[in-house]
Amino acid sequence: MPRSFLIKKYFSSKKPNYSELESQTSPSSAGVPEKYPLATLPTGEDSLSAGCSSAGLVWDIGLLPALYTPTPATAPPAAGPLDLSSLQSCSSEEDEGRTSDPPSPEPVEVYRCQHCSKSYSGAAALSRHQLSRCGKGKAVAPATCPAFRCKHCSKEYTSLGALKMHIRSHTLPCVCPTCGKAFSRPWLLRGHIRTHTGERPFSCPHCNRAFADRSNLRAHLQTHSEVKKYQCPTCSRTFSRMSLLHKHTVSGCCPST
DNA sequence: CTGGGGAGGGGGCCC
DNA sequence: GGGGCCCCCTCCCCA
Repeated sequence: MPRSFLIKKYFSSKKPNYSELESQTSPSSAGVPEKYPLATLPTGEDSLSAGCSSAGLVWDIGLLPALYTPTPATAPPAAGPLDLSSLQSCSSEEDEGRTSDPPSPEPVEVYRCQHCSKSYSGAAALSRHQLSRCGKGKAVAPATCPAFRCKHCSKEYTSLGALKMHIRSHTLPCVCPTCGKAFSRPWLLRGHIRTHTGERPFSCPHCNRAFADRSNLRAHLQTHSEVKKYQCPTCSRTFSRMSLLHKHTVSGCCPST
């Protein structure tokens, strides 16, 4: 859905690279996430790549195990991180924040640095402390020492900003005036509203089909590509989506994987 | 069963 | 520091 409504964005300084949507057939430019290293498929299947630059970019299902590594439902309660849950006296998560009001700052009462035990009355103060002083002096790597833990799900973050962003997924402060559905971010709501208005700003240059969400258009564009992005290493079949490839393997084509 | 669309979520970057 | 926006991912449902 619409993570991308603001069409005006097209003209913003931030280059959207929408041309890549079309050239998605050349995923090399498609911004493939690093965690999915492009398969250096020994495409002896050059037939696959015939006339399509994407062949070499077809993803290797051999990566799937890593990609589908189940994440623990609940992060192990690390000893170090400050557990804000014990510090916050908010309302229950059920009804909390279910308003259309802009997200309010987390009602945190006390912030304590896990590294030096200094206490701060404000999150910003703690954040500044950790960024400027504590982390520096003690060579504490933020990545290895998450300091902010979500009170709702025990997820941990190294920055307050990230935690706040995450918490919004629990509080869902953005509510649809039409149906009352709540969302964590304004743009998610805007995209949802499109489902009510039927607005579809993203159209496919190949078939003129329109989508309300750029991500969905991107996925759709894959269907126009002969060689899809995700390839089964066993049967060389390609799929437009990772999920399809996964289904394919799970269903037994490639039992070895 | 497969392919594809709809919808929603998370993290990161930029302003 | 916060908000806006983008990209990528995933789940669900339907043909």
